[in-house]
Amino acid sequence: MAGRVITIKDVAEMAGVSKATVSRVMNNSGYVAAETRRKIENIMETYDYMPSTLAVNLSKQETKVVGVVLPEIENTFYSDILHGITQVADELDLSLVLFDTQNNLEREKKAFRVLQQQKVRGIILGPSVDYPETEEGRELLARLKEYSVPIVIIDRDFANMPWDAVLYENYQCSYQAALELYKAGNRKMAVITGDMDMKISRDRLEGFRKGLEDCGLTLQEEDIYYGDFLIKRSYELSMELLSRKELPDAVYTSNNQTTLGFLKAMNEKRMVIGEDIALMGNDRIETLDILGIPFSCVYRDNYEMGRMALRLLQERVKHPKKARNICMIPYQVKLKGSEKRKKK
Amino acid sequence: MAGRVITIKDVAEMAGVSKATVSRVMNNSGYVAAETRRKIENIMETYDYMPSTLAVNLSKQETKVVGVVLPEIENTFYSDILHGITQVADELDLSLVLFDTQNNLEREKKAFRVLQQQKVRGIILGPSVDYPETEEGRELLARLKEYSVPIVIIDRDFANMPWDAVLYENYQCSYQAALELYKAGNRKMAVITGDMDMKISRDRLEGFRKGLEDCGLTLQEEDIYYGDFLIKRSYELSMELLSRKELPDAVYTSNNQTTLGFLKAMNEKRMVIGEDIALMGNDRIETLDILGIPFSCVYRDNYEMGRMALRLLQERVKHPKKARNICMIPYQVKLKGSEKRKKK
DNA sequence: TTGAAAGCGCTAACAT
DNA sequence: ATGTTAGCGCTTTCAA
Repeated sequence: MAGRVITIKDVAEMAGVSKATVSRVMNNSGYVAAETRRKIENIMETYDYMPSTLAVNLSKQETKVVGVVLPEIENTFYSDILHGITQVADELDLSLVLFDTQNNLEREKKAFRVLQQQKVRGIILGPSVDYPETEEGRELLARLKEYSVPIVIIDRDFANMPWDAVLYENYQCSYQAALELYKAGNRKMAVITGDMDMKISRDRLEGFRKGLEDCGLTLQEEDIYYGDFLIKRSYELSMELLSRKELPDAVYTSNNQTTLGFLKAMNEKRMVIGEDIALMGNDRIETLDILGIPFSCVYRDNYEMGRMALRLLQERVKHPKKARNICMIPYQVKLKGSEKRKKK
Repeated sequence: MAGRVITIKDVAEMAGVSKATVSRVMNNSGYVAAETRRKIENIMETYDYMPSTLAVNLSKQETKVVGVVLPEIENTFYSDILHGITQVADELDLSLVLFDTQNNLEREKKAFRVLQQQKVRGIILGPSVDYPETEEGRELLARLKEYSVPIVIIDRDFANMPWDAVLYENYQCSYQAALELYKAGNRKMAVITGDMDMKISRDRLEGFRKGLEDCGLTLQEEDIYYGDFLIKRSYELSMELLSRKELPDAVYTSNNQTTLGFLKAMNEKRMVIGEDIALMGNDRIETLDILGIPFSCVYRDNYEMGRMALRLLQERVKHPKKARNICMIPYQVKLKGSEKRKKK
């Protein structure tokens, strides 16, 4: 590390060989006499020689870099995914270039531009929006499709999504959520949804609705609170919901943020989960488990989602022509206090 | 994006000029006739030309990349910091290469090696260990000191730390924590510490001890539970603590993980914060606020820590010779339910 | 105002 | 088994 940086040329000169030979020992390519190899390796060792990634990249016209584009890393859902990605990246000796788009399409575009210029191996993308929903989104989608770099989509599926992906059975798990609430004795249910501009939100709502129907119930329009996956909006809606004369037996929240928004309202109303009302959420919230709060949920292993995403990408890089891979992460159910409320 | 990738050479030929001229219009360097410029810009636009970052980097012998090396991004403390970093990176048009070392020195070394080969602008580092504490750590520290790339340390200060840094007044805030607990009527205090191999842990313990002393109290050795900043160990220690015949009035936990470990034990023991025992922690835990759990803490703004770190780095890049910058993030105090317990 | 040419540090095809 | 040479796509003197 000390002193000037040594280049391949320096090593070659010191060893009295050509750059090509040095290159050969570095890459284990072609023939090199055992003795020559040892001499060169010695010199590299002594001077702590490190080949310039910049030069290697340009020369090979490829990098060992994967782009990671996520919509909100401060959300534990995504930071757990990112954690999974970093672990596999370490195993595969890949570097990660990270972009946090904050659900902003412009920033997502910028991320793609930068990554494209860098010749990354591939991109793991948690889309900021449901592309087919807006003109701008469709435009970006069209460009991305032309783009030859492998892409793996995380979590946010959308209509006619063309890439490999790691997804979650939103419809089925919501269906299951409805069944579980019913089995626990609840009859009147309400939902706080995510952004209806996203397929995953619609899937969750429809799955839940269908679940209720198959239990002989009907989800009333006035029991649907249309949110946006964010805590603030969910809190507002929950305050409304909790102000009704007639409370529902149970509430189904669409992700960790909507759940937290609901809990915030519950706290403000001095109401207690599992007593005044039952709660079933999407996503686990570790802190609630730790506190022993009676909170039921359907969820998946986010860390594993991240790991899987990078594995799929790797797979795609190796076999560009293979059929498309959609990995459905299994959902799990955790039940706690979802029985029909005891107080009236 | 479609079709083949266009290079500077192609643009030059199409415009009937030399590569140098094209380069000039891209970089706004040197003179270019207005008309020539327009023609070239037109062509770039039409063919969606994007200069290859790989080539630019090699040619300029520099990148627009910052390395981010963090010990545990799945911890909200670090993901909030990372969030701050990503925002400033976007503002400054820098790319981030992320490494999650999982508190593993070997992985930290590997991260440095990779970053060094990439000629990054600088590195933001949350050290995995307290370097001066181990032989290996001292070795790495020595190498890093020779290393000419700017480094900014986040959070984990250590003895004779030589770089710019964004830190936190561990001693003072712990001192304050002790005072607040005392003011709230508590007299018998216990502490669950972090890893004593880290200066920040020692500072927190000593600050707390001094705070108590200045209140005329003495922190007994049997009231100190030596943990490691992780939830698991804290939980075990807390179970021990809560099994004592004589409970302390209040407990001071050293970070968000130790706090959670303590809460887990409380839950298991069916004890209630603020009733059976008062709790004062380091770091906020948003979920607890939302739930209205009476949890006091001293904390800082992690997002701002991240922003500040990248700003310091930028500053250093611009002024390599300037005096060292240590930014002390102010701590804040949130009080809730830290009064001496009501039950006996 | 523009072009020619060397160079950034490495790889890889082709010779020897 | 090793060297020569021509790139990779850009920047940057130096000339013109």
